[in-house]
Amino acid sequence: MKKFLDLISEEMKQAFEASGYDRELGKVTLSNRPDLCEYQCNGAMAGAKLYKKAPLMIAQDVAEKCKDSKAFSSVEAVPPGFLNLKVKESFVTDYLTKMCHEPKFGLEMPENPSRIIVDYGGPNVAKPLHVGHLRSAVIGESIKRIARYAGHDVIGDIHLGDWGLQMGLIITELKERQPDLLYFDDTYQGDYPKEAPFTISELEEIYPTASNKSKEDPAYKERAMEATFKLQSGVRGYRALWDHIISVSVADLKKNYQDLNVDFDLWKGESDVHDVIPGMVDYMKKEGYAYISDGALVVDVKEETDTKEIPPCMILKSDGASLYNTTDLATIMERMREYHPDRMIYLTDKRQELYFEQVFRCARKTKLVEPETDLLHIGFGTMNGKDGKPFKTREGGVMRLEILIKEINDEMYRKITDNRQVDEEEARQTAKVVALSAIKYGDLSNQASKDYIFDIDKFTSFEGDTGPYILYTIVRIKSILNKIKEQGGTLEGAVLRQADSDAEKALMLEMAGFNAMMETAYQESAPHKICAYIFELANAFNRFYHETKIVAEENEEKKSGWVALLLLTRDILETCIDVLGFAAPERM
RNA sequence: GUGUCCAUAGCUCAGCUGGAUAGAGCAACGGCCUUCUAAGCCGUGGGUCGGGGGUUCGAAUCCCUUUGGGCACGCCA
Repeated sequence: MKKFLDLISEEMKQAFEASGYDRELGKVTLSNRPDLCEYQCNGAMAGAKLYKKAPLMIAQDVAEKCKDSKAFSSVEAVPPGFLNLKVKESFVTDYLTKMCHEPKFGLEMPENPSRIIVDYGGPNVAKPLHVGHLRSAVIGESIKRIARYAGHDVIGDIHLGDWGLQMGLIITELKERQPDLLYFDDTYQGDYPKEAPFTISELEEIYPTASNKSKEDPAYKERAMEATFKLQSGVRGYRALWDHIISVSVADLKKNYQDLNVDFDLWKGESDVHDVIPGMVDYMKKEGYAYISDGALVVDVKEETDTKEIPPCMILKSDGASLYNTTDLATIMERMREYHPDRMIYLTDKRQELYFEQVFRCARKTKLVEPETDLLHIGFGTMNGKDGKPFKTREGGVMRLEILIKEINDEMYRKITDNRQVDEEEARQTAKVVALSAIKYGDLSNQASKDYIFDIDKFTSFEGDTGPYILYTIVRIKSILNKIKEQGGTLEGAVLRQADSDAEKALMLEMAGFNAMMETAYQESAPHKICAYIFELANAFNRFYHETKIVAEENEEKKSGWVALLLLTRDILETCIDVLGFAAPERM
């Protein structure tokens, strides 16, 4: 169904047209003077020059034509030429009633849904998730859900880092510790054990150890590179070990991402494209795209309109080994072959902007993608601590994601059990749900591209513009609805009524803006707009809540109208937080 | 050096395809709980929108310039 603003703009455009002015001047926007009006139209001022006429006169002409409007209860022309608009209560009520009956509150679905691959998460296997992985997961998950809600066919891919030197390092360190393992016996022909010869916690300790050793000991590094090479050339024992590393690590990753309410449709990684790299490289050479420069194989990606020097995209290092670019390009090629997406979205730190520019240009130039395939990099800013510097533990190290989440969960639990009697198990569960909302809302309410301050104190204080405030509002609504049911009332068949207070009308107008907001959030890949919207909506509801005694209302028709209003408010809020990637508890 | 992003209240941030008195939250101060959860609601104070030019009837928003920061600039990812 049409967006609310478009509907009332249409009325205004007709009025402009009827007065002999360009109808496009009739665009209506939200009022920036809520004390004066609900909506406004500035078209008269834009038209003043065009028609060589005082803007106020134009506005007056138009206002005159709005007298019998279906939508407006009042249209005022005020100096210097604003049109101040108020909407009829019945008009909003009708609109909301329609929203209730349409799927997705009447959000218009695309005629031709796009297939979109969202590439986010991007953890390295065998390295525990740390806070640096949080933003990609949280923002990516929301971008994925927004696109899906907007009606597109969306595939989320974690794109594991599972094929580089890091794997060689782990294997080398394992060999140092357990040289007698079957996997290192070149003559062994039989099957390898199903059980991995290490646990996840050992694995997590092995990598940093190996990484440090390789920095200090060139011979060790040499062995690691050799191990990497052997793995990539398919040595059986190494492959079997690699399988173990992957399965142990992936199991752990799945658990961690599940705790974040983040899930991926595809668990692909760099290793998946290993076999297609030689073919791709040959193709690029044969077609004349790639040439040798300083020993490395590169593709030029300069364009005439560039304002800066764009270095060529490197395909192979001078030692012939593949690198990040190689696997990313091969992944693009494979995705086109397997899924044929219309769009690929990458979520990474914004420092990789130039890198993705190169890769995308290269993919386009070498025709790995269709000319119309949309490649988009969404670069997000750094998560800083309170001091404005990259987030660290108190000791100055990188904080593990698990630890961070646990800290916030615990703080939340303290808060919930403070001064009241709560069931231990329920409190733990609620704490987790609320803590997640705090973390995610705290991140998503900022523009993704900007750095932001991750302030544990702020996020655990849970006042004002926070996830818990949103959840609290939802819980309040649920609580009233439960109360009504307890008292033998019914929620079935509730029908919206016209607002009879300003607060109620404001709440209704806020909800009428849902689909415009969601459409913008999709187009701009902007979860923070959803956050801003639900904060406003929650505010509008809390104001209404404060001045309205719903349960005690004796006029049944009135009460039923409010029930309908409550249900719609709850549903919109819960839809929005679901799209953001978190949920509300029943009580808190 | 080149490019790019940023600079708005004490702090953290919105607002940026130009419109009226620049908005929130936190912090400060003052009200509101025998009545649906006070994690709430209402109110007060607080800003030369980094500086300077320009375009415009009108600029936080567009253009130029300047200052101060962040980041990136071929064999890492």
